[in-house]
Amino acid sequence: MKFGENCIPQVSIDCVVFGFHAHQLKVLLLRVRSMEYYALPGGFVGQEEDLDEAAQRVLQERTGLTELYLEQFYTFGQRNRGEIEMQQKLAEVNRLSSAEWLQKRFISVGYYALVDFSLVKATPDALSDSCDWYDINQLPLLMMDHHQMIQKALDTLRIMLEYKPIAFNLLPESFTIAELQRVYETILGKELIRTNFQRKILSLEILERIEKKYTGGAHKAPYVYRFKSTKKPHES
Amino acid sequence: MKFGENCIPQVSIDCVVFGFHAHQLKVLLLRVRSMEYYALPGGFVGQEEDLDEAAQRVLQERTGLTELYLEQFYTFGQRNRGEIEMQQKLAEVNRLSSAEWLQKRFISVGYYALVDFSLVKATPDALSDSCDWYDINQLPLLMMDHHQMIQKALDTLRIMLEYKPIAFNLLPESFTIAELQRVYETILGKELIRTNFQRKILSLEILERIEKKYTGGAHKAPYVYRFKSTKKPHES
DNA sequence: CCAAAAGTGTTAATATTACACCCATGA
DNA sequence: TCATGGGTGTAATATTAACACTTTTGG
Repeated sequence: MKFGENCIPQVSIDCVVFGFHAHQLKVLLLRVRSMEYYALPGGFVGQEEDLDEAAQRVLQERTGLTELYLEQFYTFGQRNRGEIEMQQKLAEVNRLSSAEWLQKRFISVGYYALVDFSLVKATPDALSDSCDWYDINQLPLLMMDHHQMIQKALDTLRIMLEYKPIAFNLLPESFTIAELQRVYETILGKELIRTNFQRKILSLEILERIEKKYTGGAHKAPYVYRFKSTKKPHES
Repeated sequence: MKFGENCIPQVSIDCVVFGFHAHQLKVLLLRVRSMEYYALPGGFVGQEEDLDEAAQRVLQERTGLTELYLEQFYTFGQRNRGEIEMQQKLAEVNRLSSAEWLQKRFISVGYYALVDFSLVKATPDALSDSCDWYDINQLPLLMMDHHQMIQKALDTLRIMLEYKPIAFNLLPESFTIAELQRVYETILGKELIRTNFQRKILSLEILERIEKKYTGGAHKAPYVYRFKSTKKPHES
């Protein structure tokens, strides 16, 4: 999807991509070329494209992943969203001074994604010179309302985590219970009691134990689990 | 906001307005002139208008109310949303055959509102010849995905009701606990035990008892309460 | 005084929290 | 055999559900 080409004017999507690494919750950010701001991965919506498809496509371009947990969380439409500088930059880079709709205010539909950090091939888009992970607690200066978007996405994620066990999506195909617990602790921002966590997770009966065990440890190897369903619990 | 005049193309808002009357949960629907479909109150977003403001404005036009509980719940953007007939109707009624953006697919931001049924002056818009309440369990045939919108709004409302006590907004300024309980029972679709409900609601300490009591009853009059905060708990 | 409204008390069932403790196992 | 992973048991506490019963009060 090229900018301005056959897509819905004044509508964009922005994606908060969550990853987990080194005991930290991270988000994927782009550094907009020759600007001091960072930005969320985003894009536009084709005339013949579902909103969800557009988000999926953008994330495929930024991460290389086709299957990922993706959920719409809010639509941002404040009048002052424009911050002209950015729009001008966009128009400039695309040499589309004629595309006047790029100068206008945008309504942005926010999605959040949960991905396996280790599988992501972070790839900058045409406007950016880097695409990297940042600790959610140490975010750089973000453009427009992207900081607010991340906050809202995180709030939503915390609430959702109590409804359904979606945290698996942040881990590789197979993982140990201890790793899963660390994910929960990081997202919820509090320590959990190991034995109770184990009981609760296993009682959900959504995990199955895999044969191969963790290797390399000096002592007993932990069991390795994977999510029972063959496909990711997308829109389940 | 006139159609096509200085507003964001291909973006609309639709509002699910909930009201409570005669022990039933109701939604406000418009009957589109000379069509067999009913529709949710909706409208477009001005270039200089917040999304929230647009929803507020639309609801003010349809209900006469300026202060109401309003919450965004989802944005609908499926590729097949267009259903050409409706767009054509819109264009025709507005005699805007030149406004080609009206023929295109729309992204619609969904809001739900909780209002005091008795205060609403239901007013049809330019495209409709009626604006009325319908029992949520006996909805007429709705255009496009509006039925799905109502369902999603209701799902969201049920979840939100467990988080914060927003049900007051469906009642008049003052009300009895029994009335409030009926609202909860209707929304949640199950009976509640009176004494426990009373305890729980009063323990939240968000209600204050008013002097004047219910009149007309043959026996003891129930106490009348109102929400403690002076203004509605909008975005609290 | 009657009947509806409001509120208190109490019990059982269930869920949550926090630990102590035991079994399994691989180098 | 020992340090770590994995799991069971259980007591203390909190929450919820259900219902009996008392008090209030307008006519």
